[in-house]
Amino acid sequence: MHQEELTRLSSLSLFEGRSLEQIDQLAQDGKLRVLRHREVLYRAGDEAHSFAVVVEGALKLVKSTPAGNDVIVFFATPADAVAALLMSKEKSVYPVSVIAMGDCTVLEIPRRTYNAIWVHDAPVLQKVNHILFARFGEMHEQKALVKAPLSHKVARQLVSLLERFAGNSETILPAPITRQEIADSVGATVESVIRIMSDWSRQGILKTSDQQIEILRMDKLIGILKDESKA
Amino acid sequence: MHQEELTRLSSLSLFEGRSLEQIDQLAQDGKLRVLRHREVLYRAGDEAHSFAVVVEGALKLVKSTPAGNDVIVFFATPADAVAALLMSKEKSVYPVSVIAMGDCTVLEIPRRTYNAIWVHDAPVLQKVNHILFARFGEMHEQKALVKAPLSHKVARQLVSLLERFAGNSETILPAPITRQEIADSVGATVESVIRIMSDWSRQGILKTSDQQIEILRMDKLIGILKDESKA
DNA sequence: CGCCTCTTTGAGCTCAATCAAGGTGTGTGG
DNA sequence: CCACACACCTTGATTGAGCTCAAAGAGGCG
Repeated sequence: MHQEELTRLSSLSLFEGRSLEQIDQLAQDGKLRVLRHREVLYRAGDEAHSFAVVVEGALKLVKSTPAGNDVIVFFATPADAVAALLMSKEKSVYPVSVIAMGDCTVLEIPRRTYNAIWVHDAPVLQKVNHILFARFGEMHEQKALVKAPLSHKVARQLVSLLERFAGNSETILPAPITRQEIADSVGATVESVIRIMSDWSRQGILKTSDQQIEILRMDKLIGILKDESKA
Repeated sequence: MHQEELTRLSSLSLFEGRSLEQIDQLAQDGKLRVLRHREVLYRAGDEAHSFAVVVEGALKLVKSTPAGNDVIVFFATPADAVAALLMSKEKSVYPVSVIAMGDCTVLEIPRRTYNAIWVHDAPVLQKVNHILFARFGEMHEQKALVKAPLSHKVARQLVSLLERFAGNSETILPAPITRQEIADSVGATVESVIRIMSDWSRQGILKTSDQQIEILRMDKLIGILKDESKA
């Protein structure tokens, strides 16, 4: 792998404190792959030969339901690992499809590297654990809102995405995200999500052009989240 | 740790293929702890000094919502590990409460053993990965039903619990589970769950006495799950 | 016997789903 | 350059599954 690529990887929290040589080892036979908007990285049901680490951009993990709708199980943002847990199982298949949202760069690493190198590298496993832990946390947070009104769910999703993506100074979601995707991730219909977000647009809480969502009044969104009252 | 205890542990899939000495190592400074019904193993917010492996019985992982209700995030059954992911983080706190459902035996292991032994033991980490993977799968399955009628969610929960608990010959859920708990796990109200399950009782699909739920017609429950039609 | 936990049933209401229609912007090929 | 497809957003009217509220029965236990 090229020097410049390695340098790029070294900024990921996953490889924090590692020398370029060590990163080269961990990324053995891996490659940086650039995905275009809506390009499929992994298809649910396919045999899992590799896993990936998000370097830039965002991915959605999608599960389709028997009833024909899609459910977005998780949004992967930079430094997230996808499909890592599958690597230690023989003959496993991807349980969800992984699709790029906007242009996106991932480091794709073959299963054998995982089993040869990663499994024996305690520090990197620890980092992977952090990632998985965060993912559980995210899912739990979401689950805790089942009973809450839809507006809370949407607000939480937007806040969480913005926090994970950008530092905390940024106010524009750096990946294109449609209302349909928001709906699929919170378990609602497009129409309902639109009604809520249109309201917020009118109130000047957020603004969207194309599929760039800009949050103007983060404080108000957070207010909606804590408020027991109305949306 | 006593010989007999070790033998008991050796039947867990987590320790499959391990010698008693190896298990003794992995369980260093750990202890088998017997919990009574509703006893709290870990309380959300407490500092995490240990993790646990379920040996017998069942536990619920509960998160309480700002709105005052509880959400059951996961049911842990024998061979499941809880709080393992927290061990590698310094000064972490339990993100959910862990409470026994019925009498329950767990192997409680201090964080230091995890960091001294488990982290460097590839086979056991692999097993832990399998457990985590199954847990993600379970949560994804559940999330895939957001749009489905409540009866589907309840049916899925019951089927899943029965499958995980007992082999496949058993028809009685071996842990006491209340309608409230089912409601909290699928994100509904007790009343709604009761209406659905009472219906099923009348139809002879299941039977409950005390808090023992016996499933008489598993086929019908599975039918409800696949059926696009009514409950 | 009073207290507790759990289950049950009924009546009314509400939030979000569904259905239906139309609008906008972009790409593309005749 | 027009027409047509496609992907996404928007709005309105109607409806129903499940929530809320209220009240009560059933078993266990100190």
